Amino acid sequence: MISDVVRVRFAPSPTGYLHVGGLRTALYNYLFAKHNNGKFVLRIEDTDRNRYVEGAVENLITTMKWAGLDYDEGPEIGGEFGPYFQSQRLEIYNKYVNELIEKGNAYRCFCSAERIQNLREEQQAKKLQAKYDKHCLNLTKEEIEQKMQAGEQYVIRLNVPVNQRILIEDIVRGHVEFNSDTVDDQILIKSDGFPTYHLANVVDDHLMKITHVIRGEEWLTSTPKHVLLYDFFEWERPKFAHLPLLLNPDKSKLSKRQGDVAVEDYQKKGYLKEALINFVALLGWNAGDDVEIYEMEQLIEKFSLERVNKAGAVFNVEKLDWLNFEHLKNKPNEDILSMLKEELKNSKYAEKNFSDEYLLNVIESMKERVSFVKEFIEKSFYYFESPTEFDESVIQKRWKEDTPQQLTELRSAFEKLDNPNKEDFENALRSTAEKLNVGAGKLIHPLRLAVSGTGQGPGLFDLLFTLGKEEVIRRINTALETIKPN
RNA sequence: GGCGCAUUCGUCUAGUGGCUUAGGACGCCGCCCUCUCAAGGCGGAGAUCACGGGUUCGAAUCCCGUAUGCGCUACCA
Repeated sequence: MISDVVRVRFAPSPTGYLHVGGLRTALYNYLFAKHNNGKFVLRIEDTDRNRYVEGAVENLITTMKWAGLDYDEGPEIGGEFGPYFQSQRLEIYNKYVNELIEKGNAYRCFCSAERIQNLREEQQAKKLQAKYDKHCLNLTKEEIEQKMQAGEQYVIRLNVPVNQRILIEDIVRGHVEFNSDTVDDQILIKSDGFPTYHLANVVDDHLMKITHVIRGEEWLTSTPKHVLLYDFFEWERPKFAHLPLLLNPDKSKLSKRQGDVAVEDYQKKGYLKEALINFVALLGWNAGDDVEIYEMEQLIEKFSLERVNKAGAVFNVEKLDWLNFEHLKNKPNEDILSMLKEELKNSKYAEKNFSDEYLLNVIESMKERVSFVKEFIEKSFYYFESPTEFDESVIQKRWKEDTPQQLTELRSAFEKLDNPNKEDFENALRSTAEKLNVGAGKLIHPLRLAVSGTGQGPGLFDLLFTLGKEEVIRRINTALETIKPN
């Protein structure tokens, strides 16, 4: 046993932002750890100095925190298996790779980039698999010694055995078999002294006592290299689970070209973390029942790797929108209030002041009509400013010849009200309708148009109550002056 | 090209040999409710389970092949 508790890791390379595919991988790791009372480790795979991006790690951490994926060990918080940045673990990789060299499982390669390039072209011309020809494996100790003395640059390669079956047991895919002849003598240590992913991830996973390697399917074909390394070191292999890829609508691997891929893009668009997590959880996994709406706790309770799908999943934004609507609806109005206030601050109504009570009424009346917090402002702008235009098609349909006169009558009825509540408005309207001998609809629709400028929205009496008597009368007057009957 | 993985409604999926005239969800359409729009309720269209062979009394489910898609094939991760 590697460890008596489940230990998993999310090991991104800091290339700038957290990809939604990465979010899903991180989530599955997190869920698996939490479900099994295990530990979730964050490890930064920053061994490629050419791809270093300023601020990427901070950004990654911020995004993970936003999503609620708290890790037990990793950058900022540390842990007993640190450091958690691979760039700070160089001596460790060195020590282990030397062990491999001594055992003959790895060797120094002094080949020039040109020779490798030519080799590859030759192989491609013959339609052969492109792989290193073990040329430097034939170097004698003395030759190696001499080249090193001369300061020649070299890399360290994995000495892959010839014609050997490599069997891998994957939790989501079952048995997968490779022949070692299809595996290249992978570079373990680059000429700059940094390890490649393959060496670093194996050494670290072992040292950090990782029990389950849960990662994207793009790693499946390099797993033989990793497995070989575990065997050479005589280390127990962790269990592997390779997750299906997230796809564009055209089924290619999810990419920037065809939409947003950064978690922060969705965050900026106003998606709730609950919705994004819920959505991404269901992309490649389901509990076997018909439940679609999940909170994090329920995901933790129900998640298992055995129920992860094999095939890639298209990232379909329509369903995400629906989930956002559902999760927004499930939120207490008080929570939405603070989000709405934030949204208002960044809107053209930033200068205006609205009481919490007023906004809470807005929220209650619009909750079932919006999918995003910003839509409270966009869809029911009339709560934040008087309408200046009136929907032409609604005028056509609802504003009749006798409407002005009827609304005038209604206005007088409203004027008599004292601090009216919802019911008072309704009673006043209905009795006016009766008095005028018309159906209530004859007043309701034009009145909605008059106070909101549109033909849709919350129940009229909720609207009137929230707006208040004075404002309602003001708006009726404006409408009466502006709208010409047709 | 080589190697690997995958393939059920447009999309996410249920299904692990008989319970399936293949179930649910999103989206779409219709009806009901109704002061509008939503929400909600009800219903509909939508999958010859990629294709072809087997195995079996019986296959979406097991096996083989083909096709297609995707991934990997870097001194990237």
